[in-house]
Amino acid sequence: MSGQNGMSGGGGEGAPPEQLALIRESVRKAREPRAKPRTWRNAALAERLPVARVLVNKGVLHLDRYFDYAVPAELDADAQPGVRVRVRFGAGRHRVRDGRREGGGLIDGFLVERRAESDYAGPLAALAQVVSPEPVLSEELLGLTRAVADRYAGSLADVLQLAVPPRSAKAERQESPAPLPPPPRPAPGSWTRYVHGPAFLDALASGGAPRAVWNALPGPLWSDEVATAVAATLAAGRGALVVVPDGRAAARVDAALTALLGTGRHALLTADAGPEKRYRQWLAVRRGSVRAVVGTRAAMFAPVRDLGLVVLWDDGDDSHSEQHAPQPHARDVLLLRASLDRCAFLLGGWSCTVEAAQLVESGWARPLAAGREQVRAAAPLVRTVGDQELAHDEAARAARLPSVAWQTAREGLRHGPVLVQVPRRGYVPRTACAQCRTAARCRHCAGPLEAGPLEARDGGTLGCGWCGRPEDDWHCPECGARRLRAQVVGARRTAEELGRAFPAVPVRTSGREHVLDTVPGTPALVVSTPGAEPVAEGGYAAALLLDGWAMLTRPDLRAGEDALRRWIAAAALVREQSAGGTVVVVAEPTLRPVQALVRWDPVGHAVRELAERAELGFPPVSRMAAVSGPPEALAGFLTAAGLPPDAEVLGPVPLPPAPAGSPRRPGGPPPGEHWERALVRVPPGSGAALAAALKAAQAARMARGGGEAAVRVRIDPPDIG
DNA sequence: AGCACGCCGACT
DNA sequence: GTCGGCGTGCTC
Repeated sequence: MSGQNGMSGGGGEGAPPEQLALIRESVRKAREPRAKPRTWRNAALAERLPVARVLVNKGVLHLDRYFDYAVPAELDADAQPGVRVRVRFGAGRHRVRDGRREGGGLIDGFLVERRAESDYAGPLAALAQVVSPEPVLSEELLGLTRAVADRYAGSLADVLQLAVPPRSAKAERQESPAPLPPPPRPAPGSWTRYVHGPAFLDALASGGAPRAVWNALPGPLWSDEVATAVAATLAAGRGALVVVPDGRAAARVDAALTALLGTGRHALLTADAGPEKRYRQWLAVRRGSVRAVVGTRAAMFAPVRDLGLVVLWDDGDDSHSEQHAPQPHARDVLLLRASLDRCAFLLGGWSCTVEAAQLVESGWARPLAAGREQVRAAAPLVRTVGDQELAHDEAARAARLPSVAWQTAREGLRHGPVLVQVPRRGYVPRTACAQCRTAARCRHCAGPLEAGPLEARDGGTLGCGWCGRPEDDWHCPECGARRLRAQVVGARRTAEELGRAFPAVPVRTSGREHVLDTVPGTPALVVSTPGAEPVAEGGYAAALLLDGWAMLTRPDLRAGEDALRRWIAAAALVREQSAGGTVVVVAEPTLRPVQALVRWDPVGHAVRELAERAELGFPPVSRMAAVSGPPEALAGFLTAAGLPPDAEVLGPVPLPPAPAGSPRRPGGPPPGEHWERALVRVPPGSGAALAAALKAAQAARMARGGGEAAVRVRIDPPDIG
């Protein structure tokens, strides 16, 4: 291709387009017996950079690349990189009508780049329309979404749908306010409680890019500390982004930011604002009039100008996993942002995920934690109630509540509210040793053992949930016992009984449907499911964490980490030990997560889990992908996919059929269809190759035609047993 | 997914 | 010769 198209336009029938058409015709002459319609005929093109590279907004993988279009002169000014456009797209006869070429229907897209020439051999169609001159897709955002799409074997269009909100013309017309000047550098405040806290703030305030995994002390100060880190970044003239799991946490950080910075310097991006308001706030961020953002996971793509800091709070919360394809996790998105934008990174929580521990272990981030004395002083006293105690506890058997819990509640209620944490229904454990409650795992691939449909008790038909191998001679690797258990307890009623036992005390409940934000500091029983615990004014006097074993034997790789995280989230709302704060956890004191709670050492727990995962070949040390679909389609996909040589395929195993009438789970089989799932795992370092191979295989499959049944690919599935 | 192109058999 | 079957491949 020469540069002659760059010279074209203006004169309509000028020579350059004519020549171009001739060149093209000669290239394709074998297949073009008749004269090809010459696209650019009569169309006056932009004089400079007449080619627009466009991403068409279709989530299909085999269209996951750019297409070139000609820029008509009248769209030249508006057709800038980043704007939304509409183009004709679709195969077929390209008719010439009124001198214009028409292909398929109009379709939305983003203009990604203006170029002097195209490397496409055929004639170009013209941009049909610039939807609006607002450049919504910046180079940074394009780079980020591209990286996320690659990482998750998804299409760029899908990720862009998550990253760029739908347009509202009204919101676009409004001017965004002028930005406020950077705030003064904040005082370190309670960051002084952490060994490297003030140093971290110093680095932020001087425009550096420190990366930290922050193990926050229990109590309510975390949101102030997040706000202080944001303020330090703003003081250095850079922007900041905070992602939290839910609206309640967002409101707390928002309040802390308002207290520190006033209004006008930050935006709160949450799901409950209407589309127009959301777009208006998003635009204010993109236009640079607001430099700091706090929000839930959709805010992870917020187009903050000159990003200096990303913060993620409580990365173990599963609401950080995006529900829409390709289901990226906020932690990974913010990791990518920190790397691409070379900005600071703060991953905080009261607990610690294995992934967070890995960031420290690999040297990518540094630990930001308080000294042991600080931790001990801030944490409540934790007591455990194990099986043996329960067995010898008459009261426990009669009232289904251990005496220690009774006493603790009674004593606590004299000084303030008492929190009772009850597992939610649906926490059905799979199998565990009947004696020591170690989770039963496959001896071949270490997947979770599942009992057959009717033999939940005696382990008659045991099989691996990952590789499907049967297990007929199971014995516990820890204690040698041969009996398994899979039991479910109606925990909620226990809490109700507790309420009846203290008739003079008000009972409040907080759960799925009705979540309380705060409760007063007066004596009350507050019954809550994990994640819905209200904050108590002045802190709870005590907390009871019931049915701990049920949380621990969940069929999930994260059961231990998750139980610990939920216990700590509840216990962090309890007063410190010196103020009488006490926590009772009903779980075996010998278990690792229980010990970690007693010692208040979530980081140590995560580090040990990480070592174990590395040994067993589990994520996040290994990278995993789940591939599911009808058996033949799945088998065909796996053989056709050029998986990396070090990839290991586990399974496939049958997926449980979708329960009739229930809402269809994303990734699950359509009702009435039999699906299977295989897991593909690769060692550290091959994750990108795995994603690329799966994406290519998926694209090839789609391009081959719609005849074949759908196969679903999910990188880093959150729910592997 | 659409939709046109192309290479086969039946028809005016 | 020409119309139209659907199998295959492309979409700037």
